[in-house]
Amino acid sequence: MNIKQELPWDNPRFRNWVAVARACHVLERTLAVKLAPLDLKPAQLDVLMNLYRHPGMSQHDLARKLLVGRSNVTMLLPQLETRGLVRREGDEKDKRVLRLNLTEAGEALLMQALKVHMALIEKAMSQSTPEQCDLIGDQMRKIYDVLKEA
Amino acid sequence: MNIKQELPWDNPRFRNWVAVARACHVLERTLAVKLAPLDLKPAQLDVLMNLYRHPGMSQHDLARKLLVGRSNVTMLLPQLETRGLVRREGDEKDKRVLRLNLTEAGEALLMQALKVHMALIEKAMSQSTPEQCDLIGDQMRKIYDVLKEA
DNA sequence: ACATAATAGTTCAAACATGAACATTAAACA
DNA sequence: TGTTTAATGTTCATGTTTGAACTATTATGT
Repeated sequence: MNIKQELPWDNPRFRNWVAVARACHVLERTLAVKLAPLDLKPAQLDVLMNLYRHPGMSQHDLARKLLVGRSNVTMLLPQLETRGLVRREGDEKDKRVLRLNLTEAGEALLMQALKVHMALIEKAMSQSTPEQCDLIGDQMRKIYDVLKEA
Repeated sequence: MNIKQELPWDNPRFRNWVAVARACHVLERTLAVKLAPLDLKPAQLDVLMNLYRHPGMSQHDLARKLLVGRSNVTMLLPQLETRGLVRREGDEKDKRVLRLNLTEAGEALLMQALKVHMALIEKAMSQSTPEQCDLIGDQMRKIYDVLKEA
């Protein structure tokens, strides 16, 4: 029968979401380039950021924050630990969990990396008024909530 | 000296961008799950979408559209070609380039996948008014443009 | 025309993410 | 208590993405 459905490209929601995805993609890519001098990948920066904000968190919690599998965290951490950026020590009460903390060096490197990240985001979002920027953030948080329980 | 820079988490632009990245991540993840029954990955869907909109495009152009390396396209296409979804034929005038086209089957599968994709985006963005949605799209296109030339 | 540059696509090794299966430890509960 | 169930982290095999080196073809410049 070949009943033509409405093509997505005519749908504003679709087109606009594609724009979101593309912007995300290119910003992530640019960030990777700008972080290269610090020998840090975006994924590693995400780890450092989360440990700074949530000292002593477990690997499991970290994985959930990063929207990533536990095994991924297991693979990610030894690199940072070897470089002396992260400290990993067993919890006393629950011998299953490992508590994660930034070292001095880790915090120092994080501050360096945050300057880079911050500058990039400033540049990207400098076109938006504060109100527009907040609106975007609010909508995105709603999207996250809607999809999280799905 | 330890002069504390303004922490990014106090900066609206930073917090709001983090929300964008998280929403993107979770939507991509959800899409992968919903596409699994069609035996299609998000990256493959991106290929089909681009070939539908730009029939006869070259692998190089496709790579640029996808914001991805050329070698990635080289690795991606044979899977789709073997499944009979994509046709690849050499250009007559320039023997270097391969022209890409969807087959009937490719187009049919694309339509299936688009329903899934469309439904997901509708669900995600159903919280936004058309005006908010357009504003988001406009801002994101600006971000893309700003970062593209950097 | 000839040498040089640039372009399209491929190959390959390395980095990365993922999910399933596993070991260890803790919690629930009978 | 003793058994079952759940949670944490690791291992491993698989599939993906990447960038550098390579081949083949076309454009450029002298």
